[in-house]
Amino acid sequence: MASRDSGLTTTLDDLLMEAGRRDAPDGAVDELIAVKLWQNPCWFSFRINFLALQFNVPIYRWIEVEFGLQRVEFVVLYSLSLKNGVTASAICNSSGFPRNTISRAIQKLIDKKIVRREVDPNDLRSFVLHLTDEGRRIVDEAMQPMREREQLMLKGLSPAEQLMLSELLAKVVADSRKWPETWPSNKKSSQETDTPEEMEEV
Amino acid sequence: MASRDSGLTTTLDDLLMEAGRRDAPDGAVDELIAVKLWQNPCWFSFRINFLALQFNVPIYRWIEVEFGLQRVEFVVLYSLSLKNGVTASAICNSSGFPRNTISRAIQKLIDKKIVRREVDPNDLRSFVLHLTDEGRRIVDEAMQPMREREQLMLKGLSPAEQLMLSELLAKVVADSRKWPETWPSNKKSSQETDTPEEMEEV
DNA sequence: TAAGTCAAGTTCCATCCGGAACAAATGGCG
DNA sequence: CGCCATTTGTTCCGGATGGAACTTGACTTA
Repeated sequence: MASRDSGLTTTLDDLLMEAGRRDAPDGAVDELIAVKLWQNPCWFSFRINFLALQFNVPIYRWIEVEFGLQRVEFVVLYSLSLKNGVTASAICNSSGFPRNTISRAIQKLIDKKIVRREVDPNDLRSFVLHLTDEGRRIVDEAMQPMREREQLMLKGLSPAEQLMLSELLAKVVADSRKWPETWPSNKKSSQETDTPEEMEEV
Repeated sequence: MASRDSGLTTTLDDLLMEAGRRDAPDGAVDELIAVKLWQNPCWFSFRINFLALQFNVPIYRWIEVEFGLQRVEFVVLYSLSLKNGVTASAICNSSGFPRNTISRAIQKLIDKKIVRREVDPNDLRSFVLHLTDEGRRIVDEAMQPMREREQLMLKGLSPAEQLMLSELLAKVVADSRKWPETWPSNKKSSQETDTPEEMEEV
């Protein structure tokens, strides 16, 4: 608590929260959005979430109508396009969807002949996944609109600012090993257990 | 297309994509995550989505077990805590959940006596929402862990860097009016229609 | 090699979710 | 005023989602 200053003092938290407010043209954003932007103690999570959805919603809707793939399926596809021959569990870890959801998506993709699956000779429990030509075609075709959407969203920043933003975000992501996945960690209840799991993203 | 350079040239896209790679300590992140971080044409959407989930998953799980509220319900609650007396549709617009999902959440919150609803005398279709004392108590109690989680995630950045990040993100969000919600906008098909809707966030 | 533990994927099932259709109120506009 | 388009919120319903239990294989230890 205690971030709302009573008088004229301005704390770091206030600075962070209200950053960029002066630059905003006019009634640039909706009323409640403005409040969530500039009078929100959790400024970081709001901005991150808001921007994620500004990307996800139109893109995944388009992918759905264009290729008949739902989000999880495309996440698998995209992961494979970045690194061929990964396993389902690796996709879970990097994408954060639960095991069963990824498993279902992979099966659908196999049925659609978009990915191919081979038993990993080193570990008979797991499978190694590969894109088929069709899968590669789809990802290639989807890539351009995705990049365009990103670039549209970043158009308000200069190249130097984009570079700065990229570096800062990468720095935060690279730090992610340090955050515990259960929260809050030091809780009143004596639950020392650790049941991690889950996430989600592109 | 055409961002992968064949020779020694380095494009702006490459710079943006690989930003912060040198700073990464060692095997700081998982293999596939590293690829998605630094060899990903859609670097922005990955980082944004990844960070959003690093915040959302532990926080909303905790809120679920602590208060018995699911994500959408808490989003409504949180919106009201930032601005009292808003309508369901305003919450939709700023949070991006579809109408029916918000509607259900509000009804659950009313049943639980966490929010209160009054007919808007100016518009008999809509309702004005208010937190009850219980609702206020819950938000107050949840705020601290949320802020702590944010601060933990940003701990790797100096205050100056945090301020920079805040400003850059705010700048992008404030620009959001300009992105069309249907994508791609100039498509081969002659669908000039406009059926927007949807989003999602904290 | 047998037992115990852990990891990879799958299946089950109750719940959640969101698109679409709907009812009711409002706001033009001639 | 009467008509039509728009907006607000709710209901319906099929499909998606994820927690938990389960199967199978691998690794450890004795």
